[in-house]
Amino acid sequence: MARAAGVAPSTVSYVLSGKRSISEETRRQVEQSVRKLGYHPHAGARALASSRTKVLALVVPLRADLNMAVMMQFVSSVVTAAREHDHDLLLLTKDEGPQGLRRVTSSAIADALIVMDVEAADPRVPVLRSLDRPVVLIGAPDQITPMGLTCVDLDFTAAGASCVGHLADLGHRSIALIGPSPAVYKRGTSFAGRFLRGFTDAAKVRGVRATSHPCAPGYEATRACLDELLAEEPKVTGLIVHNEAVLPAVLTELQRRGRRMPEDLSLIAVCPDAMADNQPVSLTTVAIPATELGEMAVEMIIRQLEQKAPSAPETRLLSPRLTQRASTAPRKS
Amino acid sequence: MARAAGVAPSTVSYVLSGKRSISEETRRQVEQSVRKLGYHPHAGARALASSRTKVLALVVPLRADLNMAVMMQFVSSVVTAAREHDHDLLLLTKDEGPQGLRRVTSSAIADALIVMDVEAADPRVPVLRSLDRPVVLIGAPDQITPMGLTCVDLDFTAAGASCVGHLADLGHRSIALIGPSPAVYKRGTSFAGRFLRGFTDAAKVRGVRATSHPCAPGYEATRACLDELLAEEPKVTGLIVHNEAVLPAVLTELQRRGRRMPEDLSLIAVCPDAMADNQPVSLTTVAIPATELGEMAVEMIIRQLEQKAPSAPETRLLSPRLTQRASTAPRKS
DNA sequence: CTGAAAGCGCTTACAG
DNA sequence: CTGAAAGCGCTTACAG
Repeated sequence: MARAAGVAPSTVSYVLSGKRSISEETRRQVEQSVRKLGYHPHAGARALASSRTKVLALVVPLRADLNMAVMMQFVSSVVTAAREHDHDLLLLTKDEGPQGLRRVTSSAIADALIVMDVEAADPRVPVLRSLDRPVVLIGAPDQITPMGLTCVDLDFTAAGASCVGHLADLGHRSIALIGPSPAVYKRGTSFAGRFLRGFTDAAKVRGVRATSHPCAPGYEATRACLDELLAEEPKVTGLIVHNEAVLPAVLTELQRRGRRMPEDLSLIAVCPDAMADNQPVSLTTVAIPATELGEMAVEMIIRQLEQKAPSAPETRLLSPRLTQRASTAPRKS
Repeated sequence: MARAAGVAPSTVSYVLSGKRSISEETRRQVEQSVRKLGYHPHAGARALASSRTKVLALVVPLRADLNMAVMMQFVSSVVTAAREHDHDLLLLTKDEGPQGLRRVTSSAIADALIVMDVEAADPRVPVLRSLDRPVVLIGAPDQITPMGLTCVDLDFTAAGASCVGHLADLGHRSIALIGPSPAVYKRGTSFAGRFLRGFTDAAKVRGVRATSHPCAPGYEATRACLDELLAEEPKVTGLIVHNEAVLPAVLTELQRRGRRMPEDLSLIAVCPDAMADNQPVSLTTVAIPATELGEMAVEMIIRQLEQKAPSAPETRLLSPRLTQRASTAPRKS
């Protein structure tokens, strides 16, 4: 390559990296040869010499109880954002555990880590903290920031409160939450707990009756959950569904039971907006901003990589956005 | 590392790779130091010296008209299988196009490529063929094998035929297919066309009436599609849904219109079996074996990497598996 | 059974 | 503004 352009290898390197000024002429010379030969520097050699791989690692959970479609939205937006910043994306699974994280960083496969689905008491947290590479969590575990990790997430507490606020404003006095699978709460996946807390606290403040119903995946579980919920007195007139996997089943069952939306029941779905499109009714939603979160995570990581000094850990919580559509209405008194 | 174990660097390398015999004693010595120091060889250095990265690249489509949940199943199984074979997975998107493939291979970021969603006249095909690295396609484009690429896929032609066969055996004489979005056919994504061909040909052979209804995503499109389909004469009594995204909407709409399953209408869903679980009725399915396909792709790639001589391209088509459940029954005469 | 040495293809101080 | 040289951390013939 260097000889094709009639310059020294170092010059090629400098042209490509822009790390020092180059005369118009040699730059053109080099760029032309690069194009002609379809030259791409050897990634391993570059990594070895520069200690930079230009690879980001994303650790995803592969859990049946988390929604695959939502996961894929995160993955999509992270890989797209990474490429926009001239980085590649390595995919890791949660199954690799703490040692997987060590492997990837200590063998210099990736420069930084984006980690999803961190649980309370997650054994990966201490490792992540000791890694000495930029780390951003998507999803904020309770109490992580003081422990020194950077997170981005939807403000699920505010999201829970905002749902309650909307329903209360519409006059609903008895509301219910269909939440994620019990297994999700049990693992201490904090988004579930935070949403629930926001929901509960806001209900107390607004003086409305509020019950919570975690729901396992599968149609049977959904039906059972609705049985329980609809039997309550006073009658539930406001429903929040914070569980993408069972949302279609909930809608189908409500219809089968003759509960009309919004006449008999107002419903808010907490899910990516794209998902609301496939539903029979235009749903009032609190959006899960998967795409923005993925982009933000990448941008924060890239910024950390650009500055040599490790930046102070921060937590960025996106404010929830509630969009009213046809599935919520004032309570019929 | 080498000094910690009191041996030469080359010895460490040989212990780790197993490429030559080592005395019990030095092996133990080395292994112990490896554990103690948490040593992992530098991936870039290894790649540079050995021309092997131990990284597989997976190229996924990020298209709204392909089902995200199904995509994620493929991704999951590929990454899991790759790790089982001691390889990492780099994720690329279709958006990167032909030059993305060149970039990844010519900069030696990955050893081999697994590519999804290859279309008719896909500009990536000639590039893929010229790449001189193992390539496996998930999803067999028509006419690709003679062009020299290895593929794995479900035998969609047989799948279409098998659906028709099942319904015809049950006595249905007028059947319909709700297929993927028109955009999918237009792109020449071959699974859609192959399924349709199997469906059409088998219907001809069995002498049943058969119509095809591509369906765009979204509830409105689904409703329109059903309007058209249910207006047909003679009345459709057998329905095949080969479109995961609209399946829940189809079921909801059928119920809303008072069409009972299987009394009024027998329905077969073509989708991953996991997806059938979340539906109100236990559905007769032809499974899309995403997990198996991903595993097979990885195994074929790994095998190609192990043998130095490039192996002859082959196409492996999995036979469809139809599982009868509660949504299909003999036609009420 | 093991080691010394060359070399993989870059980047980056060091010189000029 | 540019080049020669060292060095990144491995692997793999080459010797013994």
